[in-house]
Amino acid sequence: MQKFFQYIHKFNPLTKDALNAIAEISDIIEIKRNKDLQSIGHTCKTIYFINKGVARIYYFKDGIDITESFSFENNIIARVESLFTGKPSRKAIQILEDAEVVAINANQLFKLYDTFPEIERLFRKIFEAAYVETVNRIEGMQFHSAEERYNALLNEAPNVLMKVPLKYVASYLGITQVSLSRIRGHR
Amino acid sequence: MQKFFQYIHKFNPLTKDALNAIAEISDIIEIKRNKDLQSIGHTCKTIYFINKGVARIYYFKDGIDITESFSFENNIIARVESLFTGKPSRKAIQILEDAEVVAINANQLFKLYDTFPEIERLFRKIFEAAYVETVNRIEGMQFHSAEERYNALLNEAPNVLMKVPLKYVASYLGITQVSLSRIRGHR
DNA sequence: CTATTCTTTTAACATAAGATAAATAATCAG
DNA sequence: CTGATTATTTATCTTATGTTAAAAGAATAG
Repeated sequence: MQKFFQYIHKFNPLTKDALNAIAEISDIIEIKRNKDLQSIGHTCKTIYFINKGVARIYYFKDGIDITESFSFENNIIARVESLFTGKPSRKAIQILEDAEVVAINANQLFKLYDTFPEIERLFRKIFEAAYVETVNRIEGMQFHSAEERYNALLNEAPNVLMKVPLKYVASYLGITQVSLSRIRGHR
Repeated sequence: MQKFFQYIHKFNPLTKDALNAIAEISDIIEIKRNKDLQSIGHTCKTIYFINKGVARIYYFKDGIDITESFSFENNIIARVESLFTGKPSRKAIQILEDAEVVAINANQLFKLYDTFPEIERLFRKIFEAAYVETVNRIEGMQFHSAEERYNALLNEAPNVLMKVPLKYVASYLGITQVSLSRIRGHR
């Protein structure tokens, strides 16, 4: 839990009690690459922190695999469109590189919010930051060419391109794999 | 404040005290169409609730006006990428239809979070819901044609197309006004 | 009501990206 | 190590959308 606690500390330092309460509702899970950590159709009841490894959220549109997002070491991953609505998720979480994750039971976490406002505040801040990232991503998608989006990703998150199969990156950028390959050829 | 209180009630009912505390840090503002409610370059320190009217968030990319989002009666609007980071916003809020809004002082609101956990919870839930909408919008932009996006908007939010000049809708959809007009002609 | 300005449509042409297929290249299981 | 699978690139052709310019239509101020 060490890394996770450090991550927490940056967002909103917690008391010992609060940290212990979180530890009690969390499990450490090891999972191999290409496995689904969470599968399509189930309601999201877990928030994950990635101690080690790489993961993505994906779904199918017209039978085609589309990557919604990537998450790396030292970050949170959750299917928020299910977590915050209680509806079943059409998305899955897949591990792309052998991982160790902290799995936090969301229902129990939400109960902790009542006794530990500081925990509620922590996760408020975590998801506010994630929200901001998502808003920025919309901006990136609105009026940038595929090539601009690729180059931006190359700058902002080169590790995505180092660690993730290109076919997953292509759909993340909103283009086909063939287009991505063509764009990469332009250099 | 009546409408705003009703809106609050749906998310997270508050005690009288909490409602009063919010009322104390809020102003009611009337503003005419085409005016900027907030301008580019300033750090966002206000969260708005729209009692009446229509607004949009916009910014410029390469000198071109791009609509990030629309907000209508009975909804919150804020430039979260500034509000939650404290950085100046590159975006503005413009009124598209004569409006009456509740302006909530964000700094004072954040202070209220300390004394009223229920208020913190309220806004946590409000922004969680907004976050979910944004995630869903990414999905819409990833692998839908401009025409699909237009038709989806026509279904989900026909009022956007009724009340908003098409030039603003086009950039919201991520296409040029000329393309939007062409798509509309296809029927 | 009219002139002016702003908005939307139409047209012609250019280009980026999609679709399909096939060829390499890389990875993996046995 | 080798064959089989999976990932990536390359090529060709098609199509959707961008760009620019101009025309038509709607809104607004005086």
